[in-house]
Amino acid sequence: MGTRQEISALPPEADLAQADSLAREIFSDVATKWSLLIIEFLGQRTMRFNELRREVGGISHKVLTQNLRTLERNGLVERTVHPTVPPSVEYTLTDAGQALRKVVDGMCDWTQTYLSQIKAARRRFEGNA
Amino acid sequence: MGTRQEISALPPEADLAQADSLAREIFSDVATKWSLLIIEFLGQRTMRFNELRREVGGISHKVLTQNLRTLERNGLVERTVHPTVPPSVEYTLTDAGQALRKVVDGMCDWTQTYLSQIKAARRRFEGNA
DNA sequence: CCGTATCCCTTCGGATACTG
DNA sequence: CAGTATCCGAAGGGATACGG
Repeated sequence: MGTRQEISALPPEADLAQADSLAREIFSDVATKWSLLIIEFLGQRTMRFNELRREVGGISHKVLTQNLRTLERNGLVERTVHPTVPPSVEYTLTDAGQALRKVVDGMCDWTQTYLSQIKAARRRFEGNA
Repeated sequence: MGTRQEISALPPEADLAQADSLAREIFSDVATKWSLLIIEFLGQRTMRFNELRREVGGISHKVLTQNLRTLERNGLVERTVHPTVPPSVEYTLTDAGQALRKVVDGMCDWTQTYLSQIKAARRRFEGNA
């Protein structure tokens, strides 16, 4: 109260500042190679753990678990345990996850579209190195 | 000529297989926290090294350099050296980089849109932990 | 089948100092 | 100002073993 810092007047820079901080954190969780690949594959259909592991390919048991937990924590992936024996666990994208998948699809499209340009750029880069 | 491998006939599964391998590699280079943030900021305008470093925030000199080299190698970023003294180096997005920026913009939008849902999901997750 | 924990090696990334 | 090199601690990630 003492030092009034015209909080209400200004455009929501403070909000953006803290939102930005959180957004960065989310970015860190989500904008990684494995997370985005998982999103992409799970977007196609619900899968079980090892099924997903095979689809993604090249990911270890441990790392897949870690990534799935992070995605679950952020509400992008839902985990359903069927109490059968042996147990069966299904992973599926939430609405938020599906929305993100749209973005990732765009990234996949981008990769295909610019593939040849990228290959050319790499050759050029090696040449100058 | 000897072994004709009906290249034109089949749906490009073989192509996709090798394209996929390369696409994964590109994904690894590009789909990281820092690379995407750099793309996003450079998309706004051309910047000099330290300028970009301040904008991105929280990135070390070394890591920024490494990321810029990778982006340059893949033809997403162009590096222009002005032979002044002291030297001045400008970084700008190429067409491919700008195209990718569109995707990253989508990701930023996604973050804003689902921010509250994500926060809620986190609280729920902590609660169950 | 799914998940966690441990071990251990590799890579990442920050700090610093030096060159052009 | 921009970039490279070095050092060194921290985090990442694979392999394996075991519990639910």
